[in-house]
Amino acid sequence: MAKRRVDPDRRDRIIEATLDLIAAEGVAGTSHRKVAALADVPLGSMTYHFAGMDELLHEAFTRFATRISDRFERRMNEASTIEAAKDAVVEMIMEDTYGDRDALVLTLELYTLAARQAKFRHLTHDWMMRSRRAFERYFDPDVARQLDALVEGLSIHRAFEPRDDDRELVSNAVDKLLREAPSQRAASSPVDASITFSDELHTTVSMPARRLRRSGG
Amino acid sequence: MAKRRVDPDRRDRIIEATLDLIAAEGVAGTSHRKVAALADVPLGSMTYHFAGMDELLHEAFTRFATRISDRFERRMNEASTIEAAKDAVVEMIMEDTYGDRDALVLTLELYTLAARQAKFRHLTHDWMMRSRRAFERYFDPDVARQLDALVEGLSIHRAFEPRDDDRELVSNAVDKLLREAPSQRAASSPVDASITFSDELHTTVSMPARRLRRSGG
DNA sequence: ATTTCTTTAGTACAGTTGTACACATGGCGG
DNA sequence: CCGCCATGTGTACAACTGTACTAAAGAAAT
Repeated sequence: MAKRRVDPDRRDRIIEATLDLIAAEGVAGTSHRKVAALADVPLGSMTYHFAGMDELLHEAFTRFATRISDRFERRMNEASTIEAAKDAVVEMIMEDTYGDRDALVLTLELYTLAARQAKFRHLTHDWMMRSRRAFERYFDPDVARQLDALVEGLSIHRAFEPRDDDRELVSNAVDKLLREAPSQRAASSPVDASITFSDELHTTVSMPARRLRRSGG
Repeated sequence: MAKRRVDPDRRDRIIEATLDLIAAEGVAGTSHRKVAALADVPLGSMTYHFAGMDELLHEAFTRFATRISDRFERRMNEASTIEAAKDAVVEMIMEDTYGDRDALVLTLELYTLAARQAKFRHLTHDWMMRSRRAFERYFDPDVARQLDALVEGLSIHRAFEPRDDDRELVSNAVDKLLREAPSQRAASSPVDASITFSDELHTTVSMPARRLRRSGG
């Protein structure tokens, strides 16, 4: 393979390789060397483009969460009626939810990381909020929250015990949650517009890590 | 500290220390050496009592899942009416669900491990089944499954966004799932009695690992 | 053309890991 | 009492880790 002297996609390729590796071997089994091998870059590129393992993980998970959220929002927005939205929810639980086994693993890995290290918690939080907002396009905020939880639970449980004949059960559960909105509580806090991932708050875009280290600021 | 020549609780202490360590630093950060230090046993004891890291993890998670399931079952069984059972469900979601942050982390770690390695999957599966059976004591099997998923989802989401003012929302969700049983589907598969953890299928009790290695049988 | 700087590459280092194994120790059956 | 053997211990080893650092190589600017 020819030497590529300038390779603008390097960073991207590294991030993608990282996600693949985490899906395959978990955060635990992910190392600079393995990622480098998978992305076909020398080991040195790792520390050049990313200040450390944590930054790499953070960026990889940001990309993953954004990707899933985008897909989720797109699907919800495609529906034009409440009935269509409801069908979309059932469909997502049934067919994939997290896309595939890789996505489930990545999701669980991210949750675990967030549960342990506060540093990663905002990623999970933003992600949760985005899907809830998507639900709120059609449903009452409280119902959106209930629905979000149901989707989460059913998806995880279905992943460990896949069944293809339980569409009725899933659909029925969604129906019941939608049937009537909670009456005692008013629709609280009519949130302000869209929430974007707070990516820009952290060691921002494509400023190579080494230069930062060298010049000291 | 005096040398203990015979220490019958060693294995137990090691397993407990392993759980503590996983909760604190994750499966990734768990090593023979750290566990040994925490349990106050020499490094050699690790390989003497357990054939390898996987066996240690497996036994630790078996104990954890059993403990959670026991608690869960006990709580459900304490209820004598459906109403009480429903209250118990709400209570569990609200107050702890997984007991504490440690338990949540352990749960997520186990899920992740199971999602990746088939070897650990039966643990998660048995666990899920036990809690579902507990629900089935009071509720229709399908509803039990829906409820189980709701509890899972709400617990996880609440862990990342703790609120104390959402009891009404939680209670309302449970109510809705209970309100009416699914009509089209008959109550399927009236499962046979209790399911116990299949612990005995794997490298059974307290036969020291080294002897197995040595004598080769 | 020569200097300046970003990017790429290779390698070295100190630390940690899982596991094996040789040795010590004491309880117990004979 | 002896000797066997389950149990407990310390250490060594090879493999792997994250990260830093020296060079080189080309791009951009002068």
